[in-house]
Amino acid sequence: MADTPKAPPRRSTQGRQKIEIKKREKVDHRRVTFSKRRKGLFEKAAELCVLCGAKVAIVTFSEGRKAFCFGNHETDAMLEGYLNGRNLGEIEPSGAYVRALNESKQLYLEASMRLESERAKGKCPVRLARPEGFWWDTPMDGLGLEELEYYHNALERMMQIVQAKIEEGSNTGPGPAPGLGFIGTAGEQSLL
Amino acid sequence: MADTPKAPPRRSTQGRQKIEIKKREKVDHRRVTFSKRRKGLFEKAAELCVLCGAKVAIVTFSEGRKAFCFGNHETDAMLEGYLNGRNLGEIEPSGAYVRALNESKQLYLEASMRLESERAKGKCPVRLARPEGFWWDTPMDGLGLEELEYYHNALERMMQIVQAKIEEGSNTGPGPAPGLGFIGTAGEQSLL
DNA sequence: CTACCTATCTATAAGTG
DNA sequence: TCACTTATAGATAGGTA
Repeated sequence: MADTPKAPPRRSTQGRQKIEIKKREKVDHRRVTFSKRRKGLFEKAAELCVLCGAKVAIVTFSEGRKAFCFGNHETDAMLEGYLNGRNLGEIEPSGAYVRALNESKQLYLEASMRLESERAKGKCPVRLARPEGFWWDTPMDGLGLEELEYYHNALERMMQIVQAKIEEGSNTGPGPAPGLGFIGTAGEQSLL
Repeated sequence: MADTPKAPPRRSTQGRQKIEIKKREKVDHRRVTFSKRRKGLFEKAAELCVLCGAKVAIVTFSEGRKAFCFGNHETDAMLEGYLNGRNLGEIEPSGAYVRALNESKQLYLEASMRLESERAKGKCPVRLARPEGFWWDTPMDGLGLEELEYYHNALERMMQIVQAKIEEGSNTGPGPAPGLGFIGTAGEQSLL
C-alpha cells in the first residue's frame, strides 16, 4: 500500500529494532551499545546479588581498552578471606560487617529506585553519586598500567579461590596478599 | 468484571509478575531465580562480547557455595598477556588465533540461535552440548573436589596454550589452533 | 536442577539534545 | 559521553513436567 493522503504519523522513533548478534559494523554503534549494555549487565548483576544473596564479580574490557569492574564488598570480603587463608569454607555471611553491607546494599537499591521514580516525575534534581564504595564500576584507563596490573592481580587471586577450594580442609592457605583494597582507590578518572 | 457464565478463560499462568528487588524470602525461589538469572546474565555477557568486541569475565557464587564462571578465550588471552608483562598495549586482536576465536564465537552464537529457532518449532531433538570450549560456564561444586581440580587444570592448561600461541607469534600461521578446545574435553558433568 | 509455557515486565536500538 | 524518548524485542515469574 502506498502512503495515505493523510498526514503520515511520522513516529519520532521507530522504537527498538531487532539486531543480529554479530559484531556491530560501526564503531559508533559499538560504543553506544557497549555503554548501554554494560550498564544493563551490571544492573542485572546487582539484582542477582540482592535477590539471591549471590556474590558476583564482573570485569569487562571495551574495545577501546577501558576496563570496568563490578562487584560488591561481599565479594571483596570473600576474596580477602581466601587470600588470607581463612574462611575457606566460609562464603556465607560471616560477621557483622557483612550484615551491614547487606543492609547498605538493600538501602542503595531502594534509594536508587526511589530516586528513579522521583526523577520520572521530574521532581528530583539530584543524582545518585557513587554509592559510597558499594558497587565498583570503575573505569580504568588503558594507559594506567599500574592499575591494570592491580586489576590483574585481583583476578588472579580469584583464581586462587579455586585452588583454595581444592586444598580446602587441609591447608591454612598460601601467602597473605598485600593490598587487597582492590580497585576503587581514587577511581573516577574521566575516560574517553 | 466478574467471570462470565461462559467458559472462564482460565489462563494457564499469570505471566511474569513484578517483584521487588530484595532478597527473596523462600529458599526455593532464590534458587530458581539464581538459576534463571545467572543464565540470563551470561547470555547478556556473551552478546556484549560479540556485539561490541568486548572482553568479559564473570564469577558468581551462589548462596549454596557453587561457583560459576563466564569468560572467553579473548579474555583469557588478554589476561595472560598482562600476566607476562607483554602486550601491554595490545588488547586489540593481535593475531590469527584471535581471529579464529572470533569466528568460532560468531559461529557458536549463530548455531545457538539457529538451534533455538528450530527447537521453537519443535523440530529439533538435538541439544547444543557444551559449546566446545568456547564459553566456560562450569559450575564448581564445593563437594566435588575432582571436578574442581578438573576445572582448574583445564583453565591452567588453556592459559598455557594461549601463552604458547602468543610466544609462537608468527610461527604456525592462521591454522585452527590445535589445543584450543580447552574445557570441552569431557565436560558435561551433571552438577547438583 | 532443567526445560517449557504464557503473560507481563523490562531492556534497549534509534533518534534527539 | 550521558540523558531522555518511543516502540519494540527480549527477559523472566510463576507454574508445570
